[in-house]
Amino acid sequence: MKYHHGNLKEELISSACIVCEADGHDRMSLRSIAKEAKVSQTAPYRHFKTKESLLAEVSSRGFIELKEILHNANTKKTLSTRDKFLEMGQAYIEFGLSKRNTYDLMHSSVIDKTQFPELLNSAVGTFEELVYVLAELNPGISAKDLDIKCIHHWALVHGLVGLLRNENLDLSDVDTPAGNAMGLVRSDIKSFLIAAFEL
Amino acid sequence: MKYHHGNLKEELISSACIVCEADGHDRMSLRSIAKEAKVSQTAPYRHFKTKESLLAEVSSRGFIELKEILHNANTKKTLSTRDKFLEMGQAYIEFGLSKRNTYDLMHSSVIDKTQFPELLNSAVGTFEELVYVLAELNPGISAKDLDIKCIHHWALVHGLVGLLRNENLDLSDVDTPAGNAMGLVRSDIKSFLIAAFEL
DNA sequence: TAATCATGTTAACAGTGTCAACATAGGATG
DNA sequence: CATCCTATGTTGACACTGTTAACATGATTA
Repeated sequence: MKYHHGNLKEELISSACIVCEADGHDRMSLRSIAKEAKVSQTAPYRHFKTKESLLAEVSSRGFIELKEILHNANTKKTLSTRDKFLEMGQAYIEFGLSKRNTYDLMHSSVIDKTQFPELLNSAVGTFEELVYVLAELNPGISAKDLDIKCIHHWALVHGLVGLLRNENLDLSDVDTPAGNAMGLVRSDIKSFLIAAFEL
Repeated sequence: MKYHHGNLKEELISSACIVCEADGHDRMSLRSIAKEAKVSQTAPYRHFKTKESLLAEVSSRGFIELKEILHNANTKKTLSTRDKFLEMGQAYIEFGLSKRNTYDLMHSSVIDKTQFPELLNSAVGTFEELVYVLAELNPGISAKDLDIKCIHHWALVHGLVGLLRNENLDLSDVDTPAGNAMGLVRSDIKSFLIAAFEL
């Protein structure tokens, strides 16, 4: 039996990523993932100052993964700029819906992001991916207008994820205006984006 | 000393509302608010089956308050329909920014909203307030298009709240595209809304 | 008056993040 | 090679959490 694990930090992070997505970050305990790594309950403290800092790592990886997904959508060579943009929008929303709990963590306030520069970089990096397409889609636009356009579009998809994820309104089979409309939008995200962005 | 409190349920709820907004729902403990009400730590269980059900009550009140705020903005008689709509948008965003933690709770997944019908009603009610203005602003629109328009606009303000609240990107004094744009938008929400909605 | 029942209490359980004190092993230094 | 240092692990403990079971009280009602 080896006293030292050898690769504990990495194993804790990847384990935390899985548990966070499966159960939600608030239901993840340091002790449980320590046990999963067959290590004592305080071993994680040799690698992470607090539980929050482990979560910051998970969140950061979420942003990096999202950035990659957006980048992939944005570099599908067969697509026009407009279609690449739509592809990105849909990819973003699908990430938010499928990696639900991770997305939650990424936008959660349990992590004081100002204290984790690496996390901050990842988050800003994701934003930049959006800047690229929109610049291509709006040639000659001023830097200021471009930034504002980014916020507009990001806010829309981000907000849509929030609404679609939210069971209070996803009552597709219940006869409420909200529920009906949600079901409609969810079933055809791209059409919604086209209408919303007037493309 | 009176053995029975007399008004415990109501006091627990209003206390929970305050603590949730002050500290965030995840940092609120049942025990602490029980102590605050000078009552034993298990007394709340006579009125709430779980902590979650108390939080559901808090969330529900948040939606009701938000609905009222929106309704007030929508019934300022001196304003045109367009301006009432803008007023609502700004009011919504300001609620999300000022009642930050409550807004968090309202859109949090710690509460399984399908199990709290009252909460669900409150949430849907908030949506309806938006339906009213948009119907007035778009006479002759079909029911389906109206609903989709509601989602579009709600998603935008909801998403904007999320981005503006999120410290990862609110780096107004840091020289990043994201940070700069966020500062710009925050400083003049109505102009942003006018541009985004093309009003 | 007597009994019921909503509403309170106390004691306890299993779980949490976190810290202090101690143990080990592997690499650096003599 | 022997020694020490330091990174990394362990054990034990503390204060806190949500929650349940068993018991106490007192207001309503038969």
